[in-house]
Amino acid sequence: MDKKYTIKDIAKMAGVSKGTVDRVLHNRGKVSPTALEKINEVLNVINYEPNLIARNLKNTKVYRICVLMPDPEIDPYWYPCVNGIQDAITEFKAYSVIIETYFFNPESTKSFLTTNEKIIEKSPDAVLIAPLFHKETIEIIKQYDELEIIVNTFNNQVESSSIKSFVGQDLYKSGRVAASLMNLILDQGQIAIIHIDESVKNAVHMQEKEKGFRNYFEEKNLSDFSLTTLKLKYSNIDTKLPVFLEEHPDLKGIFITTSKAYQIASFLSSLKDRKIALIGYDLIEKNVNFLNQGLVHFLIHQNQKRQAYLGVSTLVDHFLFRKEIPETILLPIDIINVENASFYVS
Amino acid sequence: MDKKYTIKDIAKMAGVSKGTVDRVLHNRGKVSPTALEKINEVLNVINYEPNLIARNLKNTKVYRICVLMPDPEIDPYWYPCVNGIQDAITEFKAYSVIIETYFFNPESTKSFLTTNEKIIEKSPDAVLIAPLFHKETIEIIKQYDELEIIVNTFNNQVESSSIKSFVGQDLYKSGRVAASLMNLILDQGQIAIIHIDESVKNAVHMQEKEKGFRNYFEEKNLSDFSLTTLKLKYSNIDTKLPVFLEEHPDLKGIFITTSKAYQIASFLSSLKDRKIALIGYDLIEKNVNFLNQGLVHFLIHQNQKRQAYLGVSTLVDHFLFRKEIPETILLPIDIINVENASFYVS
DNA sequence: AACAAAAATGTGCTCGAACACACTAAAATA
DNA sequence: TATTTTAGTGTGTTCGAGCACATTTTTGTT
Repeated sequence: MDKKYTIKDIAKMAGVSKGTVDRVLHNRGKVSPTALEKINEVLNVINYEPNLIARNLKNTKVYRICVLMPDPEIDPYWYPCVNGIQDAITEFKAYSVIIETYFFNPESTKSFLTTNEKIIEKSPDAVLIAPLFHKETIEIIKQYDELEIIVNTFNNQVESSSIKSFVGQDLYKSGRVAASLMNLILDQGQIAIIHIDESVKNAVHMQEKEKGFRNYFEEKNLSDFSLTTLKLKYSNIDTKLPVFLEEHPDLKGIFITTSKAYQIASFLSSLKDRKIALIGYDLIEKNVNFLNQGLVHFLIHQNQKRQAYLGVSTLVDHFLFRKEIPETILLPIDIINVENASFYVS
Repeated sequence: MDKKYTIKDIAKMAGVSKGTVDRVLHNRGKVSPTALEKINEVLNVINYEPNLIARNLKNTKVYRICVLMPDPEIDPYWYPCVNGIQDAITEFKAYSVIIETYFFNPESTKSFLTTNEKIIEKSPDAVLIAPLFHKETIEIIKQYDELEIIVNTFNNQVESSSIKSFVGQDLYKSGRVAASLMNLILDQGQIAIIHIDESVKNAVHMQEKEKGFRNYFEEKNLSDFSLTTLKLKYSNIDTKLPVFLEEHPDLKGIFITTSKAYQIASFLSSLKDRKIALIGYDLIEKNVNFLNQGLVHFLIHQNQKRQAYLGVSTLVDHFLFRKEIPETILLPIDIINVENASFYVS
């Protein structure tokens, strides 16, 4: 029961050499029926687990994993991912794995493509990509496929048979979660779905969330509510938002589909007379501040840090420990309010 | 940058033998100042990380970790823990670690003590205990301390300098989270805090949650609410609960401090005329069913599975990879409603 | 029966860290 | 000066899996 058996043990028990046992274990053939039976008999009795440590020692190959993601200096949404990858680097630094991060400008498809070429030059064994640009992603995935480089994705889902794995969240469902919370805060009134983003790259993201949000209200037949959509950019919040608020005097709640809830909260904090419920995404510092002030009611945690970490660690587990790469990992949709926020920020 | 250096590499670079490098790396002395300097020079330039795989291969010691926890057959609350431990067993089966689980009867301190003796007989290297019984735990911890067996705890917190680690949740805060949600569902009215448990062993648990729950309402000066506490057992729900409901006609919400929310929900489902908000703990099947039916509004996820998994895995990491055992791991207080529940059950 | 070909089996080396042990050279003692 | 002590250094083995290669056994062919 207790003992960890080795190939040598099995060989001795079956009365053969370890070479023969090895051939049986790996189906390498060249084994007589007699030997096969003897070894299988032993294998049926004991529970042999190859020692992963010894197996890996022999493998001197250094695996290279490249991560391609937006520059967090340009969009701070991505900072947690860097931490997640750093965690993975720390955890696996003692193994024969090299993990490298490459940033691209999230506003520029060209930057995405050129940074990508840099990675290809390094001829990695696998890449983890945040595939912000759908069309361009499909292109580069073809290249990786030809070079037999494994492609994992995170944060944004892109359908392709060449992609081994996706780590992310069910955005539609997260919209529903936001809706269910909004429905709890409010009895009736107008609700705005606000998309704040500098570019169109997140369009699919935001739309999925909106769909989920709207679907919840439709499904429940909540006719006391009316939903409106508003698209904003950072540069025009101060002009467009006041107009919108004036046009919608009965506005009771706002669902912000990006991590920019703080921009709305910041504006609303100057309005003393209106009480508007805010639900947004992501535990970035500014959002958490407004959560603590009571201006933001709920945040939905997308856990980018863990997304990035898992994206890398599944690859490492695959290379080092021959674990299967799960096709999709959907992280839970964490509901955050002022009371439990502290346990999630890290 | 890329290359993973080995002791042999360092030896060659410094012009010494690997034995000398080894002595420097482990401060084993018997090294001349000249050699020391040469080696340190090399070490300063390159970034040496000992290969954990090779290091562990040499170590033939089989570590034994024993888990002491209540029998889930008696209290199903503990089933997820078994799964968490099973996960750990699966993950580490290829390493020189033996993980064994021992169940005790959660209603019997004697069972706790005798099962514990069985573990001591096995002379493990570490134990993970769910220390349900405070006094008895303090006693047995002394024994472990003398035998130099590492003690980790989970689920229940016991203060002792001999305990290396605790994995659990901040119960007080989880009570506050429940309160904040209740406050969102209700505007005013009576709220009951119900403790359902067969024995007194969970008293501290339940009290902490109640404290947090009450503290929230006090702190916010929510005078439109009145809080009442009720203690129940499974055997007297059907008699005591109807009486209680009759005595409290304005009861609008119930906070159940244990995982037995389904018992209340089950009873309330027969009452058509009263709408009472329910908040409870734990994603056990029966609770999730009532969540889906809309009878339970929120569940707080204590994530026992992960508690148990982490309790074991930190020990394995300690033995195998010399990682430090974190003193306390507080898991996040996950807020679950019908929309996000599916992502947490496993 | 003699030999070649093929099949089956066993041997031995590698990976990197760790440590026991053997060895050399310099310092201390007789 | 001869001999012991000790500080310093290097060598060699171990761990278990994996695989190349050597060796043995069996089968097939003339």
